[in-house]
Amino acid sequence: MSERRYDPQEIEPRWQRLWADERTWEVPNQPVGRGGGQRSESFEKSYVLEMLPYPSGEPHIGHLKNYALGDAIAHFHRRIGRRVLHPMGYDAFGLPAENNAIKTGVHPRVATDRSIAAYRHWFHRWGISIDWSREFGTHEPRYYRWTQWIFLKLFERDLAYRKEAAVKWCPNDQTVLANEQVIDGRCERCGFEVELRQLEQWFFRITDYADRLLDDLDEIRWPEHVKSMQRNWIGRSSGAEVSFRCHELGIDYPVFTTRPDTLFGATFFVMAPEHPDVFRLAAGTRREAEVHHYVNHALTEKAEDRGAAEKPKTGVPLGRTVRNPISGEQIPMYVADYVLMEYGTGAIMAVPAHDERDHAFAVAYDLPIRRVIEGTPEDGGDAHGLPYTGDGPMVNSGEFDGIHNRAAYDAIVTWLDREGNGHRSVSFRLRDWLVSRQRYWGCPIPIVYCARCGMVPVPEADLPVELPDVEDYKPKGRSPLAAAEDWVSTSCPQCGGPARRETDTMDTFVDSSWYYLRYCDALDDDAAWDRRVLAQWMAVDQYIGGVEHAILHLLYSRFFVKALADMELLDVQEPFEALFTQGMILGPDGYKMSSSKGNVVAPSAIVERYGADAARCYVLFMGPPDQDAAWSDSGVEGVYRFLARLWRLSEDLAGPSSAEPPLEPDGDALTLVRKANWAIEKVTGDMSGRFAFNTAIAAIMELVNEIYRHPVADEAARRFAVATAASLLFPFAPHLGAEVYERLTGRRAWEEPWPAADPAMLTADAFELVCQVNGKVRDRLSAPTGAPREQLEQLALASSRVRARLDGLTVVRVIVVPDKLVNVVAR
RNA sequence: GCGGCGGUGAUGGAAUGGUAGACAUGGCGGCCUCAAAAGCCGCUGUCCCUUGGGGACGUGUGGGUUCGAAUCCCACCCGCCGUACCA
Repeated sequence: MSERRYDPQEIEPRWQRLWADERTWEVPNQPVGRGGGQRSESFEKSYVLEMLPYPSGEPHIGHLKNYALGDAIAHFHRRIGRRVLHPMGYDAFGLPAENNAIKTGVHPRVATDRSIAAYRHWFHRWGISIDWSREFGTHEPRYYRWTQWIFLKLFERDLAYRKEAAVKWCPNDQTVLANEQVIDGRCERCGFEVELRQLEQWFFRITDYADRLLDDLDEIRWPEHVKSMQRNWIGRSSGAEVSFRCHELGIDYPVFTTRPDTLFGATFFVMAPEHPDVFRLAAGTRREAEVHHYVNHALTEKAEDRGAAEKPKTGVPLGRTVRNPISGEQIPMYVADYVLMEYGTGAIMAVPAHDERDHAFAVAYDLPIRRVIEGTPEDGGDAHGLPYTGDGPMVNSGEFDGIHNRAAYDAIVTWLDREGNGHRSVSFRLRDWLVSRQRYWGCPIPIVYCARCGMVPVPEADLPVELPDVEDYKPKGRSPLAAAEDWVSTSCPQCGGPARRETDTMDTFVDSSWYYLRYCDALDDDAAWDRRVLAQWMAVDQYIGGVEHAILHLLYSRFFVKALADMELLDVQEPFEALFTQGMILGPDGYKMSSSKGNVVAPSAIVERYGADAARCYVLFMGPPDQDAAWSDSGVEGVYRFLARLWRLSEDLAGPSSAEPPLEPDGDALTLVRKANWAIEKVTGDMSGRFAFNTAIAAIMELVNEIYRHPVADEAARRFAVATAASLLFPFAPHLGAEVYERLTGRRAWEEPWPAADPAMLTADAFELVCQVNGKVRDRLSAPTGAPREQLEQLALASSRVRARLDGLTVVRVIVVPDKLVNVVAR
C-alpha cells in the first residue's frame, strides 16, 4: 500500500482550475433564427436550478446541501445525455444589508458585493458545476431594469395598482409587510409585533389568479405538503353571498356563507369592528356610546390577543335589525371581534344551531338558537346536541323541510338567485400582494407623480430608474429615498412639467419571482428575454430549495409566470415542473443551528479539514435529503475514510492499461464484476425519479468494500471495479471521481456516458433460497437461479430443518416465490 | 380544530407485501508498531437455553386483511411542520 495519503487540498483545486479554464459547464443558447427558434429536437434539455442565495456573510451548511443536491442532479442529467442549464445568481437586495449599513455606515452595495465575492469563491471551491456566463445579482441595474419593466407590464394590465388599505406595519423595520411575511402576528424578519396602519400602497393583483394558482397545483410534480400549504394559503371556499336588508337605513348587507342550507337558522347578524358602516348603523341609537367603546377597544387590541383561540366571545348590539331574506324575520345586528374584516364581506349571518362560534356567542348573549338540520346518530351526529355541524334532513325551514341539507343547499341558492337576494359565490383567503416597501435597498418603483397628469409610468426607454446613493439609510416611516431630493425631483414624462418620483422600493420577493427566466437569456441587453430563447429552457425541470419558501417565493413566482404568459411573453403556465424541498441540517446537538446556541458548523472549516468532496458526500449521505438531520463530526470523518479508501485503490492500480471488464471473469473476479454491475444498477435507480442519494452512496461504499475484500482478484476486474466506483461517485464527489477515473482510464469522467449495467452480470447462477414454515424462516439453501417452482418446493421440503418443523403437522399449501423463497403452510 | 408528514438497534438510517436492521457512526476484540496515529481484519437488536449450536421475542399501541405485514386497512397514542374565531 502506498505511503501517500489522500489529500483533497491538492486534488480539488487542480480540477477546479481546469473546469474554470475550460469553462466546462457553460451551455450556449441555440441560435434563434427567423421564424424558428423552438427547441431543437437533437437534444433533451434539462434546467436544474437551486434557489438563488441571499448573500450575507459566507454561505452556510444549508447552502452546501442545497448545491450539492442540485449539482448531483445536474451531473447525472448531463451524463445521461441531456443538455443541462445550471446557472447561479444572487438575491442581493434586502433588509439585512441595509440594517448593517445603518449600523456601520458601509453602503449596502459594498457589503453585498463583498458577500457575493465570498459566495462565488465558495461555490468554486465546492466544485459546483455552474454556467458562470449567466451569473448576475438582482441589485445590478442590468437586472433590475427588467424588474422595473415587468412592474410596468403589470401596471399596464392593471395587475399593479395603488390603493389605501389597512396594512401590516412593522414598527421595527419601519416598513409595511405582505400578509405572507407576517407569522403569528409578527414580522417574519425581526419578530416584532406588527401593527395595522391605514396607508396607500402598491399591490399586485395576485387574487385574480387565485383559481388558476389553486387548480394548476394538480399539474406539477411537487411534494404534497407544499401543495397543501399553498392550497391552505389560497383558501378557496365555495358557498353563497346572501343579502340582508336593513330597512331603517335602506341598505343591503351581503354576507358570505359556506352553509346557505342553514339560512332559516340565521337568528342574528354580526359585523366586524372594522366594518365601515358600524358607526353609521349605531348612530342615533341608544347603543351608540357602547358601540364606540367596543370598537375602539377591539381596534387597539393586539392581533395576538384578539385572535387567541380560547377567548370568550364578546360583542355589542348595534341597535338595528336586518331582514332574513328567506324567513322574513327581523334579526338583531351586532358588532363582535370574532368576525374578521379581511375575510368574506366583513359581516356574517349567525347560525348558532350549526356553527360553534355563533353558538358560543348566542349562549353568552342569550340569543335564540334554532335548529334547522336534524342530526342522525349514523351520521355521527348527536341527535340533540348543538351546535351540530353534520348533515341531515331539514327542519324549521318552510318548504325545504324534510329534504336532505345537501339538496337544500342547492335549492336555497337557486331560490336566492331567483328572488334577487343572493347568488353562488366563492371566497378566498388569499389577499393581493403588497409590494411597496419604505426602505432603501431595493428596486425603485418606476412611477412618477405629476401635479397635472397624476400617476405616470416611467417610459421603457428611460429604464432603469437607478437607485441613487443616499447619506442616511435610517427609516423614518417613509423611504430613505425621499431624502434624495435631486433624485426625487424630476420631470413628467408626459407633459414635461415638474414631477416627483415614487420613493418606495419593491419587496425583494419581486426580484426573485422571475430570476429563473433571466438566466435563460442573461446577456440580452435589449430585452428581459427573447421568448424563443425562453422556450429552449423553460420550465425549470427540477427546482431545489428549502421548504421555508413553500408559500412566499413559490406562490409569487407561479403568479408571475401566469401573468407573463397571459401577456404572451412566455409559453409556460408553471415555472417549476418538479420541486424538491431539502431538509435542514441541524447542529450536532439536534437543534437548529444558531450562533446564540453556539452549535453552528461552518462549511469553510469542514472543507478545509476534509475537502469539498467529503463535505458534499456527507451532507448527501446523512439520510434522505428531504429530511432534517443533525450534523455529526464522526459522520463526515467516516465519509472521508471511504473516499480515502477509494483513492488508495487508485494509487495501487493507476496506470495506462484499460479499465474494461474482463471478458470471462471467474472466482473473485466474477464476484467483483458482478458487484460493480449491481452498483451501477442500484445507483442509477436511486438517482432516477427519487433522490435517494444516501443509498446511492452506500452502494458505492459496498462496492469499494468488496474490492478490498478481494485483494488478489484478477487485476482487470479490480481496475474495472475501481473505475466504475469513480464513475458512479462523480456526481457526488466530482474531484475525486474525476481524479480516480482519469488515473485508471486516462479519460474525463464528465465526458463519459453514464455506465450501463451488463444484464448478464446482474444475476448469479445460484441464489439463497429462504425456506419458511408458516411464515418463519427455518433454513437458507443455495438453489440454482431460474429453477422451476417444483424444484424449489422439493428442495425446501427436503431440508432437515424444515422437516423437523413439520413433524406431526399436515402440509396444507406451499407458496413458492421464484428466485426468492418457499413458504410451507402446515397445520 | 383542519391540512400535511413521521414514529425501526446506543446513533443517523436501510428495507414500500417475501431473509428486519444495508451503509455509516459509536462500542468491543485482533493484526501492524518499541509505542501511538493511520491503516487492515472480525464481532456488535433484546432475552433465554449455559452456548459446537439452538430457541423465543422484536419496527409507537391495540385490532384486522394475508401463506407471509415495518410495509396494506381500522382505531388510538406521541412527535414535527403549516394554518386557524376563514363564516
